[in-house]
Amino acid sequence: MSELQLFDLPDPDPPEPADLPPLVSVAAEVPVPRLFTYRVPPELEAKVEVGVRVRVPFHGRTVSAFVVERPETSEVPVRKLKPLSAVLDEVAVLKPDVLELARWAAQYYRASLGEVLAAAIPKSVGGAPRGRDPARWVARLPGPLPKRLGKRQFAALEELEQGARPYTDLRAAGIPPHVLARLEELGLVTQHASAPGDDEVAQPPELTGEQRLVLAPLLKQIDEGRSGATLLFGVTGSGKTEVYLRAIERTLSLGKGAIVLVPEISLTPQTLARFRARFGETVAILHSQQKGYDRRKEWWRVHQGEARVVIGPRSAVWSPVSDLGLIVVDEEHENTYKQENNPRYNARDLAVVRGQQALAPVLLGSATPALESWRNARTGRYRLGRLMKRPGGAKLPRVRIVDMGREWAEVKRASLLSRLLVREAKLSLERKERVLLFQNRRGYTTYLQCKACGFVLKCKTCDISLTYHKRGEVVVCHFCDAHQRPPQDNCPDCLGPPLSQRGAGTERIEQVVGQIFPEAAVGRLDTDVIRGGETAEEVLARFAAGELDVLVGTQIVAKGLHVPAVTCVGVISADGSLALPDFRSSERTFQLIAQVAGRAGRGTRAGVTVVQTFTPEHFAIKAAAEHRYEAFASEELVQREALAYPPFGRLLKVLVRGPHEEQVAAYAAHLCAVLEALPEGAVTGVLGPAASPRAYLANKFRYQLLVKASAGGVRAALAALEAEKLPAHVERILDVDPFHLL
DNA sequence: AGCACGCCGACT
DNA sequence: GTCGGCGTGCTC
Repeated sequence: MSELQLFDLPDPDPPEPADLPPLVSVAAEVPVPRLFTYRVPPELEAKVEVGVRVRVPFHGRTVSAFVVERPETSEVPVRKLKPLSAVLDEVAVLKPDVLELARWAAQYYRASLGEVLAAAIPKSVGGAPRGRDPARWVARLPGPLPKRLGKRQFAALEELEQGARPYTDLRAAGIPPHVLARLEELGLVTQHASAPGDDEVAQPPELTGEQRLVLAPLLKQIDEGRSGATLLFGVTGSGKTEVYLRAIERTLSLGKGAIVLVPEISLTPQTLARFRARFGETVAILHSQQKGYDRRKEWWRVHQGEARVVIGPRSAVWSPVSDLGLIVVDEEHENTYKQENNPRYNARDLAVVRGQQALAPVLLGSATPALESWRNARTGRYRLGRLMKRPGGAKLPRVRIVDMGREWAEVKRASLLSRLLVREAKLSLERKERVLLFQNRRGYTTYLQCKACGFVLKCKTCDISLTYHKRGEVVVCHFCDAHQRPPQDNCPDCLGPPLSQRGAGTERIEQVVGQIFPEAAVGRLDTDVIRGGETAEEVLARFAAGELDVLVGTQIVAKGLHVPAVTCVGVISADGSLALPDFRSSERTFQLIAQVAGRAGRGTRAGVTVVQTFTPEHFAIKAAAEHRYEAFASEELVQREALAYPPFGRLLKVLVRGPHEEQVAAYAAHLCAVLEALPEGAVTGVLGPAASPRAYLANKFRYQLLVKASAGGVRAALAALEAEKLPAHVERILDVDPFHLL
């Protein structure tokens, strides 16, 4: 036998297990709660590692996935495994601790790991950081000039003689990027992400006694790297932010990083400026609106450890901060921390979990803590820190309640603004101070109703009442945003009299205020205004600058607005949020009044807040008027306990939806029976099935169940529900720890 | 989710 | 005879 022949013969002893082909387990971005194993083709082996994103063939298409494991073996015969199509990242975008948190979240909130990871890593993070910051500055570095310099290189240096210049200026002066890049290589210039001088650290203010008291144990905890949450209960304007800043300062001094979660709405330039002033370049901002270049740049600055403090909304809980030493959750009670679509996680709760995993303290701040957090603090699961005084001795605003039922009886008509509110507003305006009016409904009137038959004009697909907008003469569904012409003459139902306008939105309030105070400049701030092109910041800036005397707005003005000249705040109707069929409605009402009242009198002058209501005796309204959170909380906790609502137990919301009402209703009833058949004790109660408050939405019928249970009971319920096969044309959506019950 | 595979009616 | 409707079930 010749050697040649030997070569051509098939290997008589195939090396099956000897050198297994390299494998990866991936979490694909599909709602399938399993991992899938793929072969790694030789040319991709060098590029693949745990934490990179890949493209994989998946049932006839190609999907994105995250490599989460490197298994040695596979249950499926290796021959049958498909190969990876491509590796998308040059370095792992997923760090081990973020992966661990994602695994926990996927399990807890019942989403696939791939879906969680897709929510954790922004899409725009595509590839390693490429390009340069278009807003960067270029500065000349000291040192001798080399002998040979290009003409354009010389011109560039000349431009920089007078000091640092923005990059865009230099481009405008005809200096191309490659020239600057070459000069940077030669060590002649430096390129900076922002104007030089930004890093200069502001002088921190003196701490109050309360702040010191809160900080002492926290700083110790940071030093020791112990996990554990602290609830920082502080009235508005009591200096919570300064506590955050000091804690972050200490974290940074230990070489560790920090995450600061803020509600989307308070991600304002002022907030950011404060952090930037203190920590300079090491602060990164992860906005959800910022996209493409900015997002990618900031994200990678964090990933590479260049930025050590991250500020962002909900999704910032996933920030790739290495060596995490602290997590701050500002306004921890805010519902925006709960994601309303899959994966339905709560960033505040994930922050606590991440803190535990990273051995990092978690600081939850609020003037009106969520009752869950409050109870955790009372039972000792969290430490409680209090800030009850405003630095500089600023007084909390007086809050006066107006009984609108009595008001109407006395003035003998249905007025929108009570005499007291008009009087207080007038006083403020006469002193050249500002007035803020709050109404949580936009539009002109909230609904159109027939006086004869009671017919209310509703959206055909959403079944909620349509709001009339005077501007543009349209009626709008505030849920699906469908616009239509209002019926001009007779009631479309009984052909009786024309529909009359009921309820008042911001548009109407704005008009009424203009009539009462013809001299005043009245402005409005709600999503309609923002959609009209003006940003919230612009309107608020005009208000702060005194261009507007009165500002009428929705939620947007209730939060984060800091205009010291506001001395009169009016809540047009405190009842709207109380009437909702939701166990949190009292809590929400309390928070709302407290928030709005916090907008008054933040300057030297004491402010007054007028709360108009038809239920002046309600404990949430009374307690809020007296700034008595603790009194409210104890009363509310009694009610929650009586009904086994959180924090005395957990909730699970089960939404069933589909195009055929009978099928949806039948399946919801079936699930209810399944839950009721569970062993005694696991589940405290099942509410429903009931047609969801938005029973018919986007051409689908919706029924829902609400399960009350212990933490273990929720797990048992989930297991039982997931074991139930889904019939055709029916969807089942599970929401663990739901916020809105609607 | 999204796609394949399968089983039924109506078309050149 | 095939084209295409939706109904199930699976995806390395």
